[in-house]
Amino acid sequence: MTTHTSIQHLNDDERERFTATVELIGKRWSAGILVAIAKDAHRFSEIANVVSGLSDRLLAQRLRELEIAELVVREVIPSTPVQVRYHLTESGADLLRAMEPVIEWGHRWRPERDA
Amino acid sequence: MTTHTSIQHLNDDERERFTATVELIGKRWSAGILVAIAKDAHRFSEIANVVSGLSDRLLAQRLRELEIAELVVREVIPSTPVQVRYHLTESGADLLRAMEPVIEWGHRWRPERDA
DNA sequence: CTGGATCCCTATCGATACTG
DNA sequence: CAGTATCGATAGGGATCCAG
Repeated sequence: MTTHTSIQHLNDDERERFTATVELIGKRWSAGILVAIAKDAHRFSEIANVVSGLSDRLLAQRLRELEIAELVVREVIPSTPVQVRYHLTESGADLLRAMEPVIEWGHRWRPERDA
Repeated sequence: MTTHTSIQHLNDDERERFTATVELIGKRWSAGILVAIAKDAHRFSEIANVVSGLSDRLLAQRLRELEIAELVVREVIPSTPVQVRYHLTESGADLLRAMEPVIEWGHRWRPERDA
């Protein structure tokens, strides 16, 4: 079993899983939704408010995809009315952590402006 | 000027640039193309051969997008016949380096099989 | 509040054929 | 070799309305 960490040495299988991961969270809104949840937006409407431009339909769809990918868990709280909360899974939180160098990359190469 | 590295502390502007980056390389084939170039496939046809399933049309389109994003440079060598070679820019290579933790994430959470 | 169902439009895709 | 042009099919997207 040989696993590689550097891009240059990826074998075909690793490359495919790498691109699959990137393409999953690269889908429109996915990354924004994950970041929103990480920033403590756990309710459906909270996420919708944080990620501007995102429609209810797409939010529901993306949440389902992220749940299937086991990056997010959906928790139903049987209160009245029923509450639904979304959380990052361990792997979801870990993926965001793994993406942090990309943020630094953005600071290095896409400085533009700073709010 | 306050820049943040952790996902939780991203401000709106940083979050948008982060998602824009992720969505760019998350477009279908983009990551695969970048990896192929990193792995020494510099000719158009070489890249097409390495990334299986990718059509000429999409390859040309993605290369243009990646060039516009300054992740890739197109070099035209005036030989006969003309040669065209694609290379990663500094920022492109740096972005791939920044993505390496995502590969490790794949090993941790998407082990499946190893070729 | 949290979505599902529909409608309709546009973007994107893959295949094929063609060119300097 | 390195693309471009065109086309028909499909997927993705926004808006709106509706429901538990």
